[in-house]
Amino acid sequence: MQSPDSQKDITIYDLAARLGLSIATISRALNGEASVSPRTKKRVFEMAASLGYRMNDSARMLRSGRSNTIGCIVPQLNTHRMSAIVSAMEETARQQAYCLLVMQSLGSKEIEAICANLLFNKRVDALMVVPSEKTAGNMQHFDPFLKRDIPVILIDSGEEKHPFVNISTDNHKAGYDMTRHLLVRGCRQIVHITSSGSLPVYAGLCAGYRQAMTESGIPVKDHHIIPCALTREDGIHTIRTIWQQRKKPDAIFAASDECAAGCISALKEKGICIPGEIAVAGFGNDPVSLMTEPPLTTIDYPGHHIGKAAVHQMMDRLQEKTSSRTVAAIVLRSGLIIRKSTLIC
Amino acid sequence: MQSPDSQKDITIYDLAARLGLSIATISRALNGEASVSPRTKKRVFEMAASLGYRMNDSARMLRSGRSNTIGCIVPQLNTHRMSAIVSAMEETARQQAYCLLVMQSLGSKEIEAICANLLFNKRVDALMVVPSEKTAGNMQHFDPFLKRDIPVILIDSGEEKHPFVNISTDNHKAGYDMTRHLLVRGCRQIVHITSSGSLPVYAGLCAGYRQAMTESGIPVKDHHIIPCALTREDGIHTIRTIWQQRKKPDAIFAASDECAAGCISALKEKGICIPGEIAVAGFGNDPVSLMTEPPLTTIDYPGHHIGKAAVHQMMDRLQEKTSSRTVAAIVLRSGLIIRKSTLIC
DNA sequence: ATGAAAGCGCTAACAA
DNA sequence: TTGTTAGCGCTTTCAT
Repeated sequence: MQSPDSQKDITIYDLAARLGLSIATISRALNGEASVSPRTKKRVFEMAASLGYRMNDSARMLRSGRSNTIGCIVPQLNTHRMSAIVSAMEETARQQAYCLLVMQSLGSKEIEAICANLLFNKRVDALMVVPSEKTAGNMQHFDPFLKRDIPVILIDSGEEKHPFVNISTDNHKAGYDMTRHLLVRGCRQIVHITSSGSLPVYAGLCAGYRQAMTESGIPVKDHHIIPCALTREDGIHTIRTIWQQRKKPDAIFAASDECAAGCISALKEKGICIPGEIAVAGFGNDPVSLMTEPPLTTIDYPGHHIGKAAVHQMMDRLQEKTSSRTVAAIVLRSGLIIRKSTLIC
Repeated sequence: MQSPDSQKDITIYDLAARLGLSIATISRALNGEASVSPRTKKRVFEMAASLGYRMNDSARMLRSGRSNTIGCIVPQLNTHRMSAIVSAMEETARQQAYCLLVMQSLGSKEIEAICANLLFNKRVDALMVVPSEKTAGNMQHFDPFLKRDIPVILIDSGEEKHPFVNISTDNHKAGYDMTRHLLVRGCRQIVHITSSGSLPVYAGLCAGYRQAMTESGIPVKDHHIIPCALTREDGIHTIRTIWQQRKKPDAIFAASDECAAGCISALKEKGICIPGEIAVAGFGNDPVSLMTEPPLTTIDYPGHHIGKAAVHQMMDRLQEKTSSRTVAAIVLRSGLIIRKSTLIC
């Protein structure tokens, strides 16, 4: 079972025996408790180092009930937005000696529930979730966390009724601002490509779009709001479909940069001038938004700040800081990034 | 300390008491052991469900010595290549009921060592590492894993001397093939933009480039190999620098798509025709490679397969499958993706 | 400032 | 097929 040269772990018992102390003192010294004399502490640390002692976290966890581990569930990891969030979470967590258990729900409510179960059993100290498309409103799989008073922090979940902390961006304002930006530049036939799912991010953008249009006295046409999966291919396909119709739009506002980039490709293929004949805007400030020709106007999604804020909020909760328990939501600002694709002269 | 409605956890003792069985039987039933009668199993599972029993993983971990957790250290999470690898790892791991503890070394050897320590103490069953630029050859911080016979799997670490399993792509061949591709299309002054760091991925590409050039009887000029950080900005800057010199290259082979995309931007800014006047190729098959104009020829980095292979190899090792212990390296193929940016007529 | 002792919830011999 | 029992390595009262 074990390879010949693998050795038994050094425990606090070994240290205690070698130093003629009790395991209690060793434990205290190792945890830096003030009640241990400096001399003893020094001896303990030196012996620990020389024997190569390693704390057994599972034992501590079992005893203390805390794991110094945060669970994290996202739909998928390999997108710009998600990896920005998770990257920031990990970095922030590590600085506080916390680890991040990352899982992907792959957009499935069932998998999300399985992940939540697994992470609950692993006794994570907190859970951060970017809900999948399918989760909407359905949060029972987090009940065990609630019951045990384990902080659950939701990212970009529009719901206010549930008892979790919600961290999100002001997507409504972003959608509104972007639409205003296009309107101010003279666009009137503004097509909004949104998600066919029900994620609050997209709902917010869309609501902002609607409000800006309505405020400007321009009726929102149903066929100007196009739901899809927001991929590059969807962008290409959408443009091709639209261009088969009589009336062409003078602006496209897509809820993802990839999709907007696809639009740009398809438009250029048709020889249509951007932004001369049509303005194009995206969402997310994805690296691709810098690569399009012309560069893409977009909305800066502050994924890094979101991840950081989530972990900070969680730490506050775990340390029961001032009224952290009363925080219901944190909303981060996401500004416009104006580039050439909408700079109509 | 606890909120009023938080309850004590249900343990196997509770189940045992309610059912008039011993904790051993409960444990066996819960673990699906064959020695427990179907009737008893059913009763146990029903009672567990009705009381909301949750296995305490830390207790099991402490007792069994296994954590069903894999540690993973990457330089950073928010790049296309890394998130592809980690995403695949997580998905593959979850299917085997394993969790992934993800940490970022941020390219620092010190942080990498800290992460390794933390993960060791957390008693991960295996460790997967994409070494940072600075780690090269210096692997002592993984010694504790070796000593305890915990599988360590390195990704894209060119080193063969250490005792870990190494999973990588055939970068030498990829670099060779790409250079051949350019040569066959008539290019002679081929500039290779590589990493200023010492990562084997880039060393492999560069070596392949050198070999192809030499084989074709074209001496490799030192100033044709340009080291940088491979960002978009580096690409732009490199082109601007090169274009101040007398002799212009007829091809650019950059070791990252972002960098190649930067090159394309800078070249178009100068009114240079791609691929007419100069061919451009990248590496990684990053989403941006589809967004450039013209689309970028690149090398497909099979991040997904790497992550999957890493976990599979690890599972084999943990289950001591056939000769899994004798595997020293797994090399995956990474083919060329030819697009318009090098299609010289 | 230090020690003794009681578990945390589970697994795995060994018994029956 | 089920039960008894002894820990896994640590934290944490309660004594001293």
